[in-house]
Amino acid sequence: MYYKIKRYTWRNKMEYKFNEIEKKWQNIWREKGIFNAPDKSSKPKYYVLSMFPYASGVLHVGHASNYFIGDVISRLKMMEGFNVMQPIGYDAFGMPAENYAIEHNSHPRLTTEENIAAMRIQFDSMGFGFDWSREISTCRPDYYRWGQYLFKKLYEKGLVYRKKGFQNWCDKCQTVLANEQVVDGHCWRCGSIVEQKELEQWYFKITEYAEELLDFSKVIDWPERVITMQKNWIGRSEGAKVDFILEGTNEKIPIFTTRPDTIYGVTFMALPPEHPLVQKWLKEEPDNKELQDFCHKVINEDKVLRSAEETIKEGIFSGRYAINPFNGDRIQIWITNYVLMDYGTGAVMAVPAHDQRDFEFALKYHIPLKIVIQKPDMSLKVEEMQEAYIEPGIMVNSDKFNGIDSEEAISAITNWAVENGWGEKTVSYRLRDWCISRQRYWGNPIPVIHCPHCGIVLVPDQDLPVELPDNVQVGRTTKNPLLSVPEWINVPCPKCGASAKRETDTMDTFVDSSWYYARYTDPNNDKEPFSKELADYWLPVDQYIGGIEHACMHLLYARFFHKFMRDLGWVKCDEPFARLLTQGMVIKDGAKMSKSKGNVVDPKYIIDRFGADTLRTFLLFASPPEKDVDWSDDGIIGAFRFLKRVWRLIDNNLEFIKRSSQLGECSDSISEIIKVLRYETHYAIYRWREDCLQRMQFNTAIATCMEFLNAILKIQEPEKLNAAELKIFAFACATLPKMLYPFAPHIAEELWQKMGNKNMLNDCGLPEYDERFLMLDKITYVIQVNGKLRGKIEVEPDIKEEEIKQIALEVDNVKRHISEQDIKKIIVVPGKMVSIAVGK
RNA sequence: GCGAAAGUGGCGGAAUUGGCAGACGCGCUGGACUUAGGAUCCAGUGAGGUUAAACUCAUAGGGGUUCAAGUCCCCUCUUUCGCACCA
Repeated sequence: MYYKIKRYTWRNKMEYKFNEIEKKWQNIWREKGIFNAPDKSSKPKYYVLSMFPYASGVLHVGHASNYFIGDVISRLKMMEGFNVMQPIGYDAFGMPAENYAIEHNSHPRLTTEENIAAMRIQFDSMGFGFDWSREISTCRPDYYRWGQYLFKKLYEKGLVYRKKGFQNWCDKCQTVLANEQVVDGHCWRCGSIVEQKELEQWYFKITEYAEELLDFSKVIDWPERVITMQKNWIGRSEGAKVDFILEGTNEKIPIFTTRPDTIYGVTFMALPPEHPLVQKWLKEEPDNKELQDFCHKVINEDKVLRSAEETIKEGIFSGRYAINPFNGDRIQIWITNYVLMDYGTGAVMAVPAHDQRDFEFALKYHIPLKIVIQKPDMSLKVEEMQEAYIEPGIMVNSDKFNGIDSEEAISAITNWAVENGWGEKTVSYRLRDWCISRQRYWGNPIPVIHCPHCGIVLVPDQDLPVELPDNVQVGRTTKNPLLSVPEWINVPCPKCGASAKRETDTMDTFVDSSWYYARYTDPNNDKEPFSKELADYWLPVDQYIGGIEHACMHLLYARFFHKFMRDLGWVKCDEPFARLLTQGMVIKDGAKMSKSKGNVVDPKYIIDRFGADTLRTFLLFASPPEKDVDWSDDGIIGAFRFLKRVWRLIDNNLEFIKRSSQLGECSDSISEIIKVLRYETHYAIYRWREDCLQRMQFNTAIATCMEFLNAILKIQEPEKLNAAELKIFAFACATLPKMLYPFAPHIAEELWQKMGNKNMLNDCGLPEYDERFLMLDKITYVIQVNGKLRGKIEVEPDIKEEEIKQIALEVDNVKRHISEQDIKKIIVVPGKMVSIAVGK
C-alpha cells in the first residue's frame, strides 16, 4: 500500500500537484484575508452559517460535508458580488467534554482547547473560506459571560423561574437526565435505574412565545418538513378550562378539555399521582398503603414507558368526590397513570362514552358511562358500546343544550361556563417550558446567589462572568464537581452582604447555541453581547445549514431567543434564519458515519491521496445537498479523474489561451464544431447558474461542469484554429475554472492564475452567458406517432409550424406508421416535437 | 394507529412547466498505449430482439385522464422520517 501511494505521488508530480496547490492557496487566502468580512461595505451583505460543530477534536467526512455546502454558497455569493460573512466557532461545553476529560485524567478546559486547535487545522486543510477573525467558543468566559447576561435579562422579564418537578434522576451520576438519555429506564452512562425525583430546577418560559413560534410567515425559505415538526411539537389546541369543586370544600379543581360538548357526560375525574392535591392526600394518609404504593409505583415508572399508548391504564379510587358545576353531578376522583401532570391543568374530566382512554379505564374499573352525544340515527346504547363514540353528533342528556349539534355546543357550553364564572376559553400547548438546569461542571454557571435573607439574588453585571473555577477534580466525585469548591460557592450576598451560596447548576448547552449566530456579528465586544448596529447590519442569517435532527431543539430554542432579543430591542428582524437548508448525512455501510459505529472516514486520508478539492467535488456531486450521500471509495476516484482532466486540458492549452487574449477583433469564419462549442459553453453557463443560484442543486451543477469539460475536449487540435475560433476556445477554457471555483476552489484559482489572471476568482464575477449563442443554426424535432418516437428532423429555428408538419409527414418511418390510418390531430411543440395522432 | 416524504439500470443519481426516460459519475465489456498505474485514450453498456436495423417492453404494482405521464388523478404495496394516552 505504502509503495503504491509513494509511487503514485511521484507520478503525479508531473501534472496535478494538488498537495502543493492546496497549501499555496490556503496560505494566500489567509494572508490576503479575503474571507474576513468587513462590517462596512458598498456591497450588499450575505450571512452564511453552518451549525457550529461540537468541539470533539475530530471532524470526519460526515461533518465536513455539512460545511462544504455552506462554503459553496459562500463562495458563490462572493462571486455574485455580496459582502459575505461565513464564521465558524465551537460548541464547547457539555457532558462529552467532561467525560472525555475524566477518561483521560485531564481537565475539560485543556482537552477542549486542544480539540479546537486540531479542528482548526482540519478545517484549513479542507479549504474553507471562514472568517477566522470571528471565531468563538462557548466555553470561553468572553462568550459565556454574555450568556449569563442574557439569563439575567430573561429573569428580569419574568421569563425564568424555578419549579419543583419530577425529573429523570440518576443517583449514581448525581444529575438530571434528559428523556433521551434514559434508555429502557436506565442511565445511558452508568446503567443504573433512573428514578423520578422531585427537584427544584430552572426553567425558561419558552411557552410564553408559543403562539409566535407557530408563525412562520417571517422566514423566507424553510423546509416544510421542519415547519411541520415545530408546529406539531408546539401542539396548539383550543379548549376550555372548567373548575370542578372538591366535594365538601371550596377548593377548585381546574380541568382542561378540548371537548366541552361532552361535559354533561363526565362520570369521573382522573388525576396523576404528581397532582398537588394527590400529593397533599399522600401526606394526610401515610398509612393508606394501597394509595402510597400505587402513587409511588407510578411516579417512579419510566416516563417514556408510562406515556406509551400500549401501557395498560391503571388507577385507584381516591375516596374523594368532585362536583360538576354544570349539573351538580357527584363524581369519583381517581388517581391514574394515564394523565400527565404537565399538560393542561394536570387534571382530566373523564367522559368514558366519548373518549377512548376514559372508556378503557371505565370498563376496567366498572365506572358508569353516560351518553351525551348521539349518532345522527340515535342508535348509540351504553350496553352495546365497544368503543368510545368520539365523532360529532346531536346533544342529549345535556339540559338546555339538548338537540343542538355537538360542534356548535362547544362554544355554547364554553360561553355558558364563562357567564357562570365556572371557567374560561383557553389554549393549551404541548410545548413545555425549557428545563435548563444541569448538575454538571462543564457548562455555563447560572449567575445566581442564594441568600438566606434575600433569597434568589442575581449576580450584578459588574461581577459577570461567574467564571468556572479551574481547581476542580473532575471525576473525583460523583457529585457536581462545583459542590467541592467551597471558596467558589461561598460568597457574600451582593445585596445584604450576609454569607450566601452560589447556584451550582450550570445551563443546558442548548442555551449557549441559542444566540451564537448573533455573537458572530460582533464577536469581540466586551461591553455588550453584540452591538445593535452590527446585528442589524448582518442579521438575519441569510442561509443557515444544518441537520434536521435539530428541528425541535436548537432551531426552536434559537427562534425563542431571537424573539426575546427582538423584544429587548437588541435586534430588529423577527427570525434568526431567513433560509434553512437541512443537509443529508454521509452514509457508509448502510449507516450514518459515526465514531461509535466505527465507519468513519478521516478526511486527512482522502486529502493526502487525492486532495481537498477531490473530496469536496465528490461529496457535492454524489447527491443533492438535502439528501444523504453514500460514501464510495470509487466515487472519490471519479471526482479525482475529473479534476485531473480539467488540469490537463488547461495546462496543455495555456499557450493558446494566453495568445487569444492578445488577439483583437477578427472576422474569420467559424467552423461548425466551434459553433457547437460556443453553444455548449453558453448553455453550460446558463444551466450552471440555474443549478447554483436558483435551485441550489450542486450535484447537477458539477455534472454540468463535467459535460462542459467533455465538450471542450472534443476540440482535438487547437493549434489549427483561426483567431476567431481560438477566442471561442479560450473563452470556454477560461470559463471552466470559474464554474469549478465554488466546488474545487484551489485548482480553480491555480488554473486561473496560470492563465495569466491577476485577480482572484471570488472577485471576478459569475460566469455570464450570451443569449445570442444559446441559439443553434438547426434544431432537432422529434416526431411521435400515437405517442411513440418514430423519427427526428433537423430544421431551421424560425421555421413555420405548417412547414414542420409537412416535413414530419414526409419522414419514411413516420409514413410507415401512419400507413392507412387517418390523421386525427397534429400537435407541434415549438422547438421540441411534432406529435401525430392517428386512428381508423 | 395518525401525518408527511419517497420508490427510476448492477450502483449514486438526472429528467426546470406533462413533451426524446436513464444526463453526469461509478462499475462492467472490448480495444489502444506502456513509466504495468488507484494512469491515460477510444468504443460500448436498461431488458428482449437483430449481422445491423426495425421493433417490443420498461420509472414499486394496478387502473384512469391526455396526441403525449417518471411527472396529474384513484387504489394497493414497500421504505424512510416525524408524532403517538397531550384530555
